[in-house]
Amino acid sequence: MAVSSVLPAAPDRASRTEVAILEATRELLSESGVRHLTVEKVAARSGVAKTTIYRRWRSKDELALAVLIDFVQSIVPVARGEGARNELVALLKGAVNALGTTIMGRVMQGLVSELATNDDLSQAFRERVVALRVGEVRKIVQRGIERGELRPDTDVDLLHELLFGPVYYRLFLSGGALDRKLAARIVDAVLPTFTV
Amino acid sequence: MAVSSVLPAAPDRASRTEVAILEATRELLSESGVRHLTVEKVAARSGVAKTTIYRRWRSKDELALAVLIDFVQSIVPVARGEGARNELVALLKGAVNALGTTIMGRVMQGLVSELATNDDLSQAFRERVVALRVGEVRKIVQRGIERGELRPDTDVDLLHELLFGPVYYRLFLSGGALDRKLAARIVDAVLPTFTV
DNA sequence: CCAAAACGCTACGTACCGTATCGATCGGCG
DNA sequence: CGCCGATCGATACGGTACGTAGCGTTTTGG
Repeated sequence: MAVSSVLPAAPDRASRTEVAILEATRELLSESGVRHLTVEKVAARSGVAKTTIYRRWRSKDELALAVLIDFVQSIVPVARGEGARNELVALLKGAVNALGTTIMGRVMQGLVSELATNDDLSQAFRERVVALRVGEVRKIVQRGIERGELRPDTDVDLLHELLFGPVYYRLFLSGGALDRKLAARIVDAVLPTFTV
Repeated sequence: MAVSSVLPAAPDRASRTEVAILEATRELLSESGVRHLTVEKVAARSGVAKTTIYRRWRSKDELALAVLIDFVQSIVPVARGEGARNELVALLKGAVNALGTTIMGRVMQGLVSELATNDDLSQAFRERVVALRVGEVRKIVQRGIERGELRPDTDVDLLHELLFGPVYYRLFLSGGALDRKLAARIVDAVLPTFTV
């Protein structure tokens, strides 16, 4: 039988350890943020010795970075839809949903302060999250321009900030809900400026 | 001579103590951010006993928030200008400038994670910072509607999020510069949707 | 089966937290 | 002027978490 190719193979100890540490870190981050994250709690939660964690990551900042990278892997590309408006709504809806209904929102809340003082962390976030989303917006805009929907001089970077900024503003500061209507409302408020 | 009405009167001990603490906190915040702020460093820098600090603020987060609120209150008032567009640009420019050129940006970066998990802190921030700015936007919008510039059904809360969201997005995540042109670019990108 | 690698466990020294205690200092008030 | 309450400085303390070191134990792979 091809079981070993269908089910994940029994992981070796090193892999099990790493998975357990990252999983415990995710849980603790979503519960109380990076501020209250401690290596000793991660050790207790994961059933791993504290020293084992320090053998893999030099500090809890690098551990948080690993969790962030893990999240990025699960970010899905955007489906091609009927019109730039709907495509942008779908893209933004994905972000709103991820931040509002998964622990990614809590993790982001916990990590954001670290991004300010940790250059490695902020660089990784910009390269693997921000750049990714700017790229998606760029693809959508390009198609919108070709279809004659959007203005050829559309500023992709600015549009990206106008779309995602309010989402994170709610998550971090204003405390507003990340509900299903938010994405469409933001897109419909911003897009007319860039429409032909 | 009217010296006592020109120069500040000699403050009593309580006032001197509080000023020294807040000043030392400001200095330390601007040097290394909230992340590396410790009560014991504030005590050493200000020449005040650690216990004296704890008699006034229950934690270093409340201390940092006190400094933040101090800044916000000296920034918010908006001049009445010629047209909603210019008034909004002025308002947003004030925020951009404060976040970009003073320690307020650093303080915000350090506090934002705590805002997610500390209810007292987030409530205080929403009441004393967010609500203040929403109110300013509301005043401007009201005048804009009366002058026939803006649509009567303008969503003030949404407009506020669309304006300030991208600013904080740069500060927290994208790492973009908080330059002088940013405020006008955001306003000009968002406002057409709400213009008659 | 046996070395090498990875891990668990315990024990440090350091830093900072937040609190308690007590003597010293300041400030208003008779 | 002198007193008394309020405030402050100094010190000590228990507690948490950091990051490192030493050593015995388990797992892995040749």
